[in-house]
Amino acid sequence: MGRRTVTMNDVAREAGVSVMTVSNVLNDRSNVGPETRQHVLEVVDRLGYEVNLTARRLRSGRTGTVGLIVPRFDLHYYGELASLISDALAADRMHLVVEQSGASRERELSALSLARLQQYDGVLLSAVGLDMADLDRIHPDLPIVLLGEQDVPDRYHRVHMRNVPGARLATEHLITRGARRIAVLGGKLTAPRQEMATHRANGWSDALADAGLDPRPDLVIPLQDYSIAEARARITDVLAAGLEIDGVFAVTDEVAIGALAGLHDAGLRVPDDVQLVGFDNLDISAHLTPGLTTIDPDRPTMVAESLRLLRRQLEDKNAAPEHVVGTVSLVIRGSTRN
Amino acid sequence: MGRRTVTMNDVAREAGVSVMTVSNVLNDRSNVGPETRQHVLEVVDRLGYEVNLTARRLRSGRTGTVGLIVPRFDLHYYGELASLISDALAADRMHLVVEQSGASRERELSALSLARLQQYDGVLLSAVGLDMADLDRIHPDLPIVLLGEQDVPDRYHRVHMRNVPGARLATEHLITRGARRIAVLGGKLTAPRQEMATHRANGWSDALADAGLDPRPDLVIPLQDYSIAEARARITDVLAAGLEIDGVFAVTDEVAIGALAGLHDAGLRVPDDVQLVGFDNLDISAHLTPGLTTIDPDRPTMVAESLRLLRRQLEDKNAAPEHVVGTVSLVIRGSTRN
DNA sequence: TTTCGCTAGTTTATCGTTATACTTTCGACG
DNA sequence: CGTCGAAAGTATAACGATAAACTAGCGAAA
Repeated sequence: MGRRTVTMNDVAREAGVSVMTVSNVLNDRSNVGPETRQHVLEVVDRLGYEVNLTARRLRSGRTGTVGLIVPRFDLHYYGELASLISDALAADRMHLVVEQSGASRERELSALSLARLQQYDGVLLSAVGLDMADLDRIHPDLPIVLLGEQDVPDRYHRVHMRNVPGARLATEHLITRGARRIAVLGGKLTAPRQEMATHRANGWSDALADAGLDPRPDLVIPLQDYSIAEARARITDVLAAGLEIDGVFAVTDEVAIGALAGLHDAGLRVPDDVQLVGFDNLDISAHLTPGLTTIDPDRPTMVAESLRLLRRQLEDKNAAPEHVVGTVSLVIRGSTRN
Repeated sequence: MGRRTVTMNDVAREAGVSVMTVSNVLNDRSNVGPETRQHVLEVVDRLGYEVNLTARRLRSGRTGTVGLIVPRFDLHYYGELASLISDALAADRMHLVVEQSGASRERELSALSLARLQQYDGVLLSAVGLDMADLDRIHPDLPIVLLGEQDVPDRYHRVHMRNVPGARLATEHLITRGARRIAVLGGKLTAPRQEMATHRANGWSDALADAGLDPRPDLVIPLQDYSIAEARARITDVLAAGLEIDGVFAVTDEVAIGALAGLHDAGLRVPDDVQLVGFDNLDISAHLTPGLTTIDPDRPTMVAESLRLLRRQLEDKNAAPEHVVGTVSLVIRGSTRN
């Protein structure tokens, strides 16, 4: 109890060599003889020494840690994203830590502070709420890849999905299957700036217009936090208010799950009375009843691309920014008709 | 581009004071005059200085960061847990970072290495896979609270839920509502060591025995990773193999979601043909069709208690270990009959 | 024999903060 | 008038590692 942490100095003294030699052994540098190396490793093992990453980082910069900043831990999308990234990074002998930015403006700024971000070798930023000014503040010499929907200046490395075409695909599918009064749940036609909700509403609107249908404003049902509970409550509201619909494009699968519950509450059958399409293709979406027809953003490819951009920056600080756009595809399940 | 990061030294030089005075200003220490403080703050602002947390940590130890280690990012339970903890910590002006331990033995050891854990002021450890030997290695003077099911030595601060009574409650409810052939999906009767799956299977077994029912081994359906997909596949298997059941106690809600899908695949109606109870009371569980009857572990209280134990250790390194057990309650929804 | 280069190390100077101890100034008090 | 104490600030030495430059010893080439 209370025994002091073992430092490299302790190991050096015990092994009868200099600290530098211990460091050389542990970092597999070449200027150490085989018996010395062996001996040092034994002492390290005996004393239970482990390197102090804080000290290493202060001196050498590198830490082997990548940060992922997400708006919320409890949105399934980000959990799945984090899992994929974590697995992919492990192959590079790096590891991932995840931080949440989204609860409030204050906490978002704190999560994005240079002080915090500097602790990572690189950062994957999936913070929806930040705007240009925020981004400009974190201008530092730190490899960053932006994941998401925001329109950001070209100097940022960035990976995002094809929101508008995806939403269009979803809506066209609903139209093809016979829906005519299609609401967009979680969509926004106007907003202070372009974001996921506006892009997806635009795709919806485009598809309707192309089919000669009217993208009426009352079919656009905005949401605040895109939670299941909120989606369920809002769709219940609009149905109670007399909105007549035979199709719903939910801007995320999570929202679609809420819609499914709300439609059921209202005695409407999916897909018989109302057809439903989501966006994200979460793991759970295949296992709902009915299975959720949705847009698959090809997360594995997006993750691979993000990490490629990150590695490029790690290798070359001045790598030219790249802007990668993922592909989307339609996954048809039981929530739309044949 | 490429401009060097601003350090405290730069601020000091620019403001015409010593670094120590800058440090004193930024840490609100009392030995600085009002005009000096004002001036330093102006310079800090003008240069865009932010403290280097790595250096601060190396020197002073404290960082304001708490680590949460979870087995997987993509299990909903941990996402919800992380969200709750993150919010609760924000009130203490600390923040949370989450790491994943579970993908492989190797990665678990790496996540639990002293080197990594030392970077935090304190650690909340929800790693299911670790055993005594692993725990003994991370003996350091680091505040740790274990969350979960493992039986661990008394010297650890620990918060866990009442697994056996919870499982018993779930199973008794099924029996009360008329189920007689009740499977436990994800349960294990024997395992190398006590864990969530064995505890919950024990509660199931106890309830059956009390009711004069036979906890037959073929009613125990073990799982590997407790994913929705795996649960769905396994229940499909056992039904295809001819297992006759009229109730399922799923060891987690996530497993229950898979069970719901698998039962539906097999043409069985929930709750008419088979009743279903889960465990965890995830946010999503209220929004399934039918709503999932489940055991609520009172996560907010568990989180509050965990943080209390952590704070105690932060304040007093030698605080006596405490062992807190949460309460469970039954939440009745549509997946069981009236 | 001298010189060169290689191996196996060591020494020294940091990385950017903060803890500690120290100095200076100045007013108050006996 | 001397001293004591508080206020405001500075100087120095860490925290634990690594980068960079340096040294000692030795065999081979010139």
